[in-house]
Amino acid sequence: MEDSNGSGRGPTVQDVAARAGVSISAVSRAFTPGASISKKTKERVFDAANALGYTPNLVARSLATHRSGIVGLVMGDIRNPYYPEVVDALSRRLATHGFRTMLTTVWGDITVDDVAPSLVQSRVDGAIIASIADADRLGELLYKNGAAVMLFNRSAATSDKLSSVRCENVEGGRSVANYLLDKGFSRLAYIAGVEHIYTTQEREAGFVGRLMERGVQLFAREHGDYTYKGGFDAALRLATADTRPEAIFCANDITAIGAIDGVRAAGLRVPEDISIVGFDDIELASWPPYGLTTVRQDKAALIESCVDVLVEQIRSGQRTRHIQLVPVSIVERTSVR
Amino acid sequence: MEDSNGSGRGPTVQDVAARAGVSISAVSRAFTPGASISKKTKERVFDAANALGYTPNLVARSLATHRSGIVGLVMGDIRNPYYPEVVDALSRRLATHGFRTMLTTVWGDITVDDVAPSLVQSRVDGAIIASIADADRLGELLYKNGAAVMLFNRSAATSDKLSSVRCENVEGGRSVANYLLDKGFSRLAYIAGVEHIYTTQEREAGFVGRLMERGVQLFAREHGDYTYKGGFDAALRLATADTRPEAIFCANDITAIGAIDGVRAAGLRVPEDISIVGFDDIELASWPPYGLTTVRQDKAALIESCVDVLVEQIRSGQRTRHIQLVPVSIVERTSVR
DNA sequence: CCCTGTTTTGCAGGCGCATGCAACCCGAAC
DNA sequence: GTTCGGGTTGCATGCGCCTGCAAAACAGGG
Repeated sequence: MEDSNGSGRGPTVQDVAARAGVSISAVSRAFTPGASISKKTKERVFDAANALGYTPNLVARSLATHRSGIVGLVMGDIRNPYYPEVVDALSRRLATHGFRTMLTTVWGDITVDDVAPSLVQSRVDGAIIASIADADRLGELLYKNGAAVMLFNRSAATSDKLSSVRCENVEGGRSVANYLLDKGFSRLAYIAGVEHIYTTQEREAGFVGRLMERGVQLFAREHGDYTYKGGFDAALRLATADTRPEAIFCANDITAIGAIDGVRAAGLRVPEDISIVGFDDIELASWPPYGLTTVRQDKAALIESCVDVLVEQIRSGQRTRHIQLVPVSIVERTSVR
Repeated sequence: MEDSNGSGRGPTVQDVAARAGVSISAVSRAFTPGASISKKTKERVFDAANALGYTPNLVARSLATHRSGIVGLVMGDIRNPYYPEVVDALSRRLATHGFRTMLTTVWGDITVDDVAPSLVQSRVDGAIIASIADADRLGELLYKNGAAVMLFNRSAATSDKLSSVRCENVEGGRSVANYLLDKGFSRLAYIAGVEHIYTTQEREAGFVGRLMERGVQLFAREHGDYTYKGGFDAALRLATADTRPEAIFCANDITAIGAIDGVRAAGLRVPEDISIVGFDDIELASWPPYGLTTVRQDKAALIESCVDVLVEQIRSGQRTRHIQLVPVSIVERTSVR
């Protein structure tokens, strides 16, 4: 690997072309899979490139091709243990398709309006938007700017163009209602997540809807913030009320875990005094102190389908709406009597 | 916001310039903070830009300025609960400085060699490299390619150029040794993390080194993989051995949490039968079932300093080595007798 | 060897923006 | 009114690469 060309910056197609004794186009084509170029010149180009330590400049390529090769990953609070795995898997799968991941988190005092400009100006080819406030609005904006958009684990409420993959949230809520009712419980509570977020709404709708169908009313409702502490505090309130629920359905697992500890902090036992059900089946759910009975979703399928559809839309330029639902199932552990 | 110019793509400086009746340079300068332009024309440009829905194209800007405005964030296994918060905070702080975050994870069957090309070809301005194998090699490579590099919570072992921020890992290990010895324990074990990773080595070195200084030998050593399950299994082995340790120091918190459950799974109690100490002070450490006594590091200081130094190096172009250590302290909970 | 059809090649222009330079404008000082 | 200087402006060129087009090279077939 020789050194530079005096410009101070790295070698470019020009340098490689000169050294290989070919035109600039040849170099370009050598690095473009499927381009029209003979094996022989391709090798000469590669040799020269190696000798010079040349690496294609993706910025320049992006400008010329109008494809940045970047996908924006817009997440909510990734401290929720459900997400790190998702982020990891999404970015890896994107990478296998040749896309790079630009990560952004939207929660707390950072809103969609804070991050949108960066996404738009970066000219991302696509975006995966997970559980955040105003997901639809951001999605629409990017869509309008030509990006392919996938909503992850939520569906567009106010838009009829955005594609999405999600699990059967409503059905999950319904199963839990059935499950709990069949166990003979009648005082059932729900601990919600962040109110404006899609998943908690659907899960609640399914849960409460099914309860009604079977003639029972929701006994109590708390909000849990989608955090451990939120679940903890909510459960504490429920557990120390005059009459307490027999079972609590939590909008997600981390809330449920907090709820278990909250119930215990109130001096009660899980499941003897209060049963608890979560949603997601994160790893923690299976840890001995918790043994959380919860709704499992096929995370792998969700992720796979999400990036595959996105990539396909980017490649083809088509933006036909694509909505995918993956089934859920209850996994029983020890948190329900 | 009127619509396009027929080209199918979004409006460019040209369109804005035409509409505002100024030159292209004027438009460019209007969007360049600190550029030489009068207030009046700036306003005219902005008006035209708004009317057209113009947004600067960062790809083109990057090409022209030779600055991508992107920082690569290279993480290990972010499913370790220590990291999500770090990722979130780093990317947000980078954003406040005007940098976008390109996330990559390196662990399992993805190695540094798999991700390096993407980082280099993307022409990232800088990179933050956390706990991964071959961090030094990746760092050197990017450094050689002109990027500013910060090692996060590790120091360069084989390089004398790379900057880093980390906590006092050795000192932390030493404190734990002192703490446990002072409690009167003598059979002490260490559960290591992923062997080739820096933090576990330093923590062990400090721990074992101090033990030796005080005349006691490490009673047992296991490896825990830096995961819950790794800690669980390791502790199970230790707890079911013929003679078992009185206390176990784990390379990080998630391992320690696993170890607590592992000890319990062996039918023993924590801390009555075996005491356990972790390292990191993640949120889980404070949950009631665990109450993990652990070494706290000032994560916020680490993060702040990491991106500030990085940004400064990018801005100035200087690459003087900068090594920062942040102190640690033991927080006592209930996992030690 | 000529002709035709198929690669392969190079040229030139373009992607959207930044910036050095020289021309320009304007107000202030003389 | 003239001169001077600083702030503005536009021009032209370049960033590194892609790609449509036409010319060139090649491979067969007759």
